[in-house]
Amino acid sequence: MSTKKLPRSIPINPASARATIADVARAASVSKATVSRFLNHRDKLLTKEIATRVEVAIAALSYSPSPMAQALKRGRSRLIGLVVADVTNPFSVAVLRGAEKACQEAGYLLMLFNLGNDSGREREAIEALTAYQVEGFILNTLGHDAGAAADAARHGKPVVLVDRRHHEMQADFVSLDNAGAVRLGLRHMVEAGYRELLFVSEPVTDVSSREEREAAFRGFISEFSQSIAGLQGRTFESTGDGGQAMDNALRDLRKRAGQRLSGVLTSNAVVTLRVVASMARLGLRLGPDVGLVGFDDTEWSPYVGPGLSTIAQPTDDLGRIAAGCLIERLKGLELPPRQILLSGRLVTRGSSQTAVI
Amino acid sequence: MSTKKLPRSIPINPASARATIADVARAASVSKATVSRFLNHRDKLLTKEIATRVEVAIAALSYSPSPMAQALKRGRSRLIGLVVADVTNPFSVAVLRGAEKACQEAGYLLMLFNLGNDSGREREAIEALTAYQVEGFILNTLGHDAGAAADAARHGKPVVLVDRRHHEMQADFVSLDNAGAVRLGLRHMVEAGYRELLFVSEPVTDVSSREEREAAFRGFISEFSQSIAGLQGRTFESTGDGGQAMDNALRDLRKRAGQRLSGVLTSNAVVTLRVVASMARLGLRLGPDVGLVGFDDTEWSPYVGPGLSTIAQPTDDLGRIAAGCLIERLKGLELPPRQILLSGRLVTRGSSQTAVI
DNA sequence: CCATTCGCTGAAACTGGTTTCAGCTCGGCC
DNA sequence: GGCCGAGCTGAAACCAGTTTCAGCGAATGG
Repeated sequence: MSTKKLPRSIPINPASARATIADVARAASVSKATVSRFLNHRDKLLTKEIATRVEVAIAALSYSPSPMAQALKRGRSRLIGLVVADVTNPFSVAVLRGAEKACQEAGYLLMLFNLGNDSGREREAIEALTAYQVEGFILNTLGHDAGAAADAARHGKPVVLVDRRHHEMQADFVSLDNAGAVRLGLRHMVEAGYRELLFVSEPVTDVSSREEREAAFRGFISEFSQSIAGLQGRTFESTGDGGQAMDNALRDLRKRAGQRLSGVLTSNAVVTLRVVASMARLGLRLGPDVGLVGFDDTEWSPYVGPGLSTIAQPTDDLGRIAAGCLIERLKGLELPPRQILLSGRLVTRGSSQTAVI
Repeated sequence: MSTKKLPRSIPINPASARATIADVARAASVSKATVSRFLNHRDKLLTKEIATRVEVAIAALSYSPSPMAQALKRGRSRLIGLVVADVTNPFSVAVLRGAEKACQEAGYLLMLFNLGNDSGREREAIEALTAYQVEGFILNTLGHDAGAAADAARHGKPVVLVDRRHHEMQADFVSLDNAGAVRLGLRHMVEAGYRELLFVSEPVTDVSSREEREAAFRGFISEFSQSIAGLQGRTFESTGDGGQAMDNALRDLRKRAGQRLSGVLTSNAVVTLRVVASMARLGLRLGPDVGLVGFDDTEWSPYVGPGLSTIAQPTDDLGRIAAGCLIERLKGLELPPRQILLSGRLVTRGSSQTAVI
């Protein structure tokens, strides 16, 4: 008793489900094509009378097209993929915030993928995001696997790199002017009287922003070690183990300094806290005993010890501009890859004052 | 010279584009249906011989199905929508982190929508996310617009509320045990000797976690004001303007306290910093002059002043469990709405010590 | 030995849109 | 009046999958 295949022509779908373009077409007694044209071309090609009929139907059914279906046909999804090295890093979050805002304003939605500092998942992230047809990428990744990012570019999707550059790869790059920022910090420390300096960073390997900051540190020291009496500097990589190594590094620093004042420049907020912790363990005072200037001005910087002197990054702008670059590309802008460097701002507080107030 | 409509039967697509199911079917000399069955049912229904042929073809073309197309047909997208009141709030970020992890492990991707503390956009967020066919929601929203969330539920999508409850709405709810946590903090403050207490919170209206904490505070005070000599308490809402109001509140607190010790309990990290800032302006010492215990144990808590005593929330677990609940529902679990409360942990530091060490 | 059932496969319909192409109507022009 | 082109609309193909349904061969049952 097989029921004959019904033409199934008019599947009036229940009010519960979202209205589809077919529903609208039926309601306006036009074809799907016409409705689609109304939505996409609007002005051209449509009789006023039909246009209003469609408009009314759309309003009546409170119809809005399915981005999924659109993505499928057009290949464009109004989605942007954001890959972040580590969401717990305040810098990443700040960038995220700025990017998210800019994207929303431009009608894009963000798909987030967090690497949790696991570089192995970089390729995974990009593949997952590509599968969802994201139109472009904002990458703030570890950079160990430059190939993964290159993949994305090869798929023809625009890519913007934030904070971490992949040298092999031609893509827009948005970042702090690290060299300038380091000079800003160091000049301040020298003026404040610190002479034996230590640059503390997370492991530098392959993370361009760390490399650049370290290089700028070394550059500054070698440039001025002649002209500024007693100026010396070393670097130290902190891994975040128990803190033993950090403690030793600080002790060494003080020993080397002798009569001179010793100061530390840290490469991000995470390391800053490690230094602060270590100083607390060693019973050293921030400022008089060891000066401290750190990258990233956080909301808590003013209240740690005598206040932490910092180099503030325009994180919100970085995120906004990164998203902006990407969106320009998506709109069809053809340009050789750009580098956009924003400058940091020095915020001086007690941790770089030699005298206790 | 109209070219006859070609059958266009075998559009061999260039290697550049991702392989489609049709490509695989052709390569294995089977139909699309068979490939689809291989992917979705695998074991049932397929000859070993054909199965391996398909398997080989898939491997050869490194094919992976388009989630977009799958979503369109199945109505399921393997996407979860996360709406966050404010990404700058460390609590939100921590939850985000936990949720993201759990989702990834279950093969879901997160679509993020940040409200930026703008309650008006709650409905917008849910609509945008619904349009992308997210399968469910994790909401950590302002709650002003409970209707929006209810919308989602009405669409039949499961919803999990984190930290902020919408009373009207039947949904899983994951949160800190606020009442218990407040008691934990207050008991400690009383034991430490503080008697004139102040609860400082962001505006309480409609945010359930704030309401609950405030209620617990009042409850504790009225419960013990008889038995504990001199115990008194008030509440204060901080809006984050210049800080005048905050300063005055602290001055009043000290005045009311007289000979007794005064202490502050803050409802989250943001307010904690406001209190710390205000104390700095007033030249008060954390601990001896005014005791402080605050919700949210952040990485910087140990280093602000003499160290901040805090009530640590298991943020990572909150996020993980929220995502877990959602995923269970998506797998078809039918259950009345659950409430999952996790308890806080008290971390005592200098800010709740009356004596300077 | 034929009928039924079962297991497996492929053609085609369907998801919700966009786009191509063909057709229809009307106007202008010769 | 007939022809041509322009303007507007609809039918159908298409995106990349899933699912239904029908068909086919083999196996089983009577």
